[in-house]
Amino acid sequence: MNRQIIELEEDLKLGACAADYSPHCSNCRLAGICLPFSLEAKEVDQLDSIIQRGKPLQKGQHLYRESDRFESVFAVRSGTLKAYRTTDDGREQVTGFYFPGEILGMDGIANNAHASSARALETAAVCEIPFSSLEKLSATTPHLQRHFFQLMSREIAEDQQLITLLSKSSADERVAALLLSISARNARRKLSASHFRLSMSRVDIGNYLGLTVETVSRVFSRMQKLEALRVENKEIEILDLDALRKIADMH
Amino acid sequence: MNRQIIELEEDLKLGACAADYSPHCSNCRLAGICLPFSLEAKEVDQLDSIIQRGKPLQKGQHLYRESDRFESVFAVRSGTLKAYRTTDDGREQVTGFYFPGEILGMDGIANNAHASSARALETAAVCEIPFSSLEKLSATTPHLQRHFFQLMSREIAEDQQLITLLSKSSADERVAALLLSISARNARRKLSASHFRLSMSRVDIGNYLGLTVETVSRVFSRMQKLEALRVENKEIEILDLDALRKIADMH
DNA sequence: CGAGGCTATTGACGCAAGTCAAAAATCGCC
DNA sequence: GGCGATTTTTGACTTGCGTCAATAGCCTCG
Repeated sequence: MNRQIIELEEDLKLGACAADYSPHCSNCRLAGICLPFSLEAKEVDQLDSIIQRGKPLQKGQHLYRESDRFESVFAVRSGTLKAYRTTDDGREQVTGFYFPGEILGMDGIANNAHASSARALETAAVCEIPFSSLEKLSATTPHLQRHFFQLMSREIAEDQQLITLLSKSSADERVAALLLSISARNARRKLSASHFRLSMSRVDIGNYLGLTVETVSRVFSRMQKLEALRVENKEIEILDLDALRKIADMH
Repeated sequence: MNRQIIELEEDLKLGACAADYSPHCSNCRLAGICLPFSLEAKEVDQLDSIIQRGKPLQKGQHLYRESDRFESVFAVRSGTLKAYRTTDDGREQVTGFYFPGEILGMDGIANNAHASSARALETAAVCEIPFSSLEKLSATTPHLQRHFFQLMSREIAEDQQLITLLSKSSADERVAALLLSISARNARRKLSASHFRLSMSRVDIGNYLGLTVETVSRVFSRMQKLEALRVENKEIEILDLDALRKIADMH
């Protein structure tokens, strides 16, 4: 059962953090894709020294809320978070999902207040990086400054991709694109690219992609009928990657 | 005629740049909203010294193209530019419009290659800011580093707003939101918030908002019938700001 | 100033996705 | 392990926007 694979991953995570609430960047298995990326050992230690590690977030718990005072950005250590904004009329808009090794909270820098809220989709651990320390350290660590500029730039580029997706694509294209994105991000973490568990609900997926739950559900059914996908609850198996890619950028 | 107002603005711009191809930040009327914002006089001079000013772009001319090597970000001095991406199947997606005082090109930092193309919608002048110099200067000028972080963060937050718009809103809401955005940005530059000339075509507007030209045109007609707007070709007059606001965040 | 080519507007029609509704599956909790 | 709440699926119907098509206005260049 693939459930075993999943639980193995959880174990790994827990092994790395539950057992030790103050791990270090230098022995974090995510160092290669997270903030320390491209820093030298000494620099990693300096970065490490400004990072704060709190206790894990429970499912549903908020990491920060819209218009909270902005003080830190966060790196996901385990679990998944979603970022969302609340529109004036009270509806939600999911603006992103964040997986281990990814940084969130950067949209708060502009106004010293978070522009979105972030909540855990499952038990999650994060590293808190106080922004004022990060700024100071960046000024003396060119690699870090550059990397952080790059991270922000990537966030911009990714948002633009989502804009394109929302602006142009059919329901099938949108869902396919999201699945491919999750698959690629799993691969980056050396996890299965074809077999994974969706930590977010269909509602969240629909919300993120600008679709209703019903439509998301229908798309999954359709893709299963095409034998491109196997969906079993939250477990997803990509059966035909090429078919999915074709759907994703089919006009 | 409002045409006079517009031409007066053009004159001002041309007066400031055509006459002198190497103006300085310190006497640029956009300094208050552009990169020099919040820098001290000495710092402004340092920034000034790394900025390159080329000759104006003609309408339709590219500032950079997708996948061009990334070397600089750009500040708009006069005119308007649009940024857009080309999807795999060759279609365009406009990702933003840039007005005087605004910075573009930051999406290229992540991969050392521009993630979008930028072209002038009318004759435009830009300041080129070589990124490597900006990085170096940032490291020694905390104000500048911070401000640039903030600019990137704002870009992220704005993209997220567009995502929400595309994901949730009706055609009328989208168009109203764009008009309000342009109006607000004009106000920031001390220009009329209620009376302006659209430098982009209906096609570009539709593309940006994820709508067809026909729909944009119909929305304009509808808003005119409601007496919220007066549209005469590219000239726009906002007759009823409140009505427009109501449309913009009406569900 | 008039011909040709864009750009914009308007109308008629179809379809993809939304809405409403109800059943089925799953989750969470005692 | 079973009951209620939540999530997901499926179906029938509606609708806003896209598509196609035709006309009108505007811009430019000889």
